[in-house]
Amino acid sequence: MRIGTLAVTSGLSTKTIRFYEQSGLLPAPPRTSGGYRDYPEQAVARLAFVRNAQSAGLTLAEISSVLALRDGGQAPCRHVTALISERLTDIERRLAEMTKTRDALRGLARRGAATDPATCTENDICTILAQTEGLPRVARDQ
Amino acid sequence: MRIGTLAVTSGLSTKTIRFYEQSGLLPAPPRTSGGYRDYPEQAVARLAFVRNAQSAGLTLAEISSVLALRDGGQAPCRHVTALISERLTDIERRLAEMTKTRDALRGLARRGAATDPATCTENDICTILAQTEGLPRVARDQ
DNA sequence: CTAGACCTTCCAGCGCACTGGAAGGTCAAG
DNA sequence: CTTGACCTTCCAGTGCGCTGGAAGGTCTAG
Repeated sequence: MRIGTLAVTSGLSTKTIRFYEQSGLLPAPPRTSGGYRDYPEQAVARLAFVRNAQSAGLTLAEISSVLALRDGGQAPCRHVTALISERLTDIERRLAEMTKTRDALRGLARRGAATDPATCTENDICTILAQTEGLPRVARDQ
Repeated sequence: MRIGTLAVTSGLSTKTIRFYEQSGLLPAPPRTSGGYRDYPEQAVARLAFVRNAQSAGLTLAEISSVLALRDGGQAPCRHVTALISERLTDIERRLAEMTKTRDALRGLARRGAATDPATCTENDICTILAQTEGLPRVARDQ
């Protein structure tokens, strides 16, 4: 199977697949006489596993470490459960922070709706946003 | 006030303050005869505002846009409420995603605790992580 | 006069997971 | 034989919010 086919069946881009190979997530496949990568069926499962592990919040580096154990013939169970509990702790902390931020934002939204622009003076820049003390700096993405 | 003093009173690093100036968040202050930045008291409030707005989940670019309005003499209320409601929508979506991921991770943790390493075969790589279908790719940070 | 605390600019890098683009090679259909 | 889809490598850039470091200038205390 060539890289384009693997890309379509796995739902990843060819760029990403080559990147995963370079990152040690996907073993370098044999090449055709023309130099094209020629993947075994297995590769589809391997990529699916990477995606699953990513959905569980593992970084590519962590996934790499799991795969390295497996490829070395060891069952990575203990390692995996440790990673999972780390992720769990992490996500619970972040959920708590974000919930706080959400509540604060709701307060700000309410305040904004009730604000008369005329009461806004220059020196506090924006009364709506003026006090938001002590909140965690919020995570951003996509 | 020199940059080091401003750094201490605002709780930011001098690097960050210069970076904010370069990003248009903090106006370039006058200089002393020796070429040192000489900040007015106001700068403290301005930086506090930036931090507050950041806690509300606004990006530096968004904060810039609020400050630009204010500096242009307009009350940025309408703009600010729009940004807040965007952030709110965003954070609610992310909370929902992360809650799903957390639940999935809890399931995985339970599964992991109940897994006999011997049942793990090579071709599924790791039975604990094997099915995690349909979860959002989770956001990561600090 | 010197040490050293503080300041200046400029350029570069981090982390993470990709993504874009250039320059060129391969292969099957028409 | 040409077209064009697909592949190769390599290098560089994205976003975001900083952070690090080098090379040098300024100011104050002793």
